[in-house]
Amino acid sequence: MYRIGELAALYDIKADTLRFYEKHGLLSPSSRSDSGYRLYNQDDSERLKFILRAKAVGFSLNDIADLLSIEVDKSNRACAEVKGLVDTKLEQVEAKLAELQHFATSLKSLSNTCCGGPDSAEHCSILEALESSDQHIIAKKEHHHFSHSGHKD
Amino acid sequence: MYRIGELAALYDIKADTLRFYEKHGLLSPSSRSDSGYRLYNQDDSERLKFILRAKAVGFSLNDIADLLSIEVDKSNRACAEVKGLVDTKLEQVEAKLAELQHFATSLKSLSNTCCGGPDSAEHCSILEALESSDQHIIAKKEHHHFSHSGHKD
DNA sequence: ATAAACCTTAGAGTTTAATCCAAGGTCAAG
DNA sequence: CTTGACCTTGGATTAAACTCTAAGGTTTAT
Ligand SMILES: [Zn+2]
Ligand SMILES: [Zn+2]
Ligand SMILES: [Zn+2]
Ligand SMILES: [Zn+2]
Repeated sequence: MYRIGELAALYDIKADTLRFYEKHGLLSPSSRSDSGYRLYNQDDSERLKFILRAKAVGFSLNDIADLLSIEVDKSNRACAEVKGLVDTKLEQVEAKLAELQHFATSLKSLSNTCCGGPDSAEHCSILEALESSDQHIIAKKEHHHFSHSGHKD
Repeated sequence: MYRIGELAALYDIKADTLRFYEKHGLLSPSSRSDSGYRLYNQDDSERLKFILRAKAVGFSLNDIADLLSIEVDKSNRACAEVKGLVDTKLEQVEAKLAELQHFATSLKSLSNTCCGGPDSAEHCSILEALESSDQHIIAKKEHHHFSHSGHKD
């Protein structure tokens, strides 16, 4: 049996987090002491491990609640359900990944065109790109510091 | 001069969003009508364009406030400041990207080992991986459905 | 003149995952 | 028996970027 602080220490999380998980239906201690302290047993600990692993692969706490509801009733649930959750999450992650990759590409191209010097930003290529009316702002890389690259002097 | 709904329509955003940007100091209409309606001029419109472009490359509204404060005082600000903001953001984006890539890899490997069939999840490889005590859960791909791949029947 | 569409405000709600706080009860050591 | 570490509760706060609501005033078209 672990008290809340002990279990938290075991997994390097805060006691608050455990109370939070409890409030959100992810993990309840299997018993309480006479004075009301939470007491977690080995099964609770395993369940926490499950939660933390699921978090580590990108599931939200809501997703994890779904996973746990299957986990505790495995024999009446199908592989398809589990795989569905994983695949849905994978799609979400890949969508976000695509967005961030686009950001990274744009930011790199913005960064590349700017001299980064200590002088006036009056004709900074980054600001120009953000101001400009045309659409190439992002994916296309212009120079500008090719034409004022000496403004450092 | 545009009223709030007109400007919003022009950029395919909600009037609410414009009020939100105003409340957060990003964009205020240059005037008001007699009856208190917001009136945006061409400069306001350009500033909004700037904001939306910055958003499109991954900047948060807070970042954008910083960018705008440089933009309006360009001649007294340095390229270095602008590039600094871009590079900082790029680092953040790349950190997030790495995390999501890790998620994607793990999710793919989980998905690959699971048959996704309609039968009992009692020995679903995904659940097993999340339960298991060993560390390979994520990056390494085990099979399990190789050994129970027939459970569909 | 009256309805529809649009505008005003302040403030609450959404999502995610905690983290922090205050006021108080409990437990082990000295 | 008192100190300090730990526990209890409910509720507030954080960050991000909106989105929505309520209760009411304005504009436009018929
Ligand atoms: Zn420069
Ligand atoms: Zn520059
Ligand atoms: Zn299966
Ligand atoms: Zn499976």
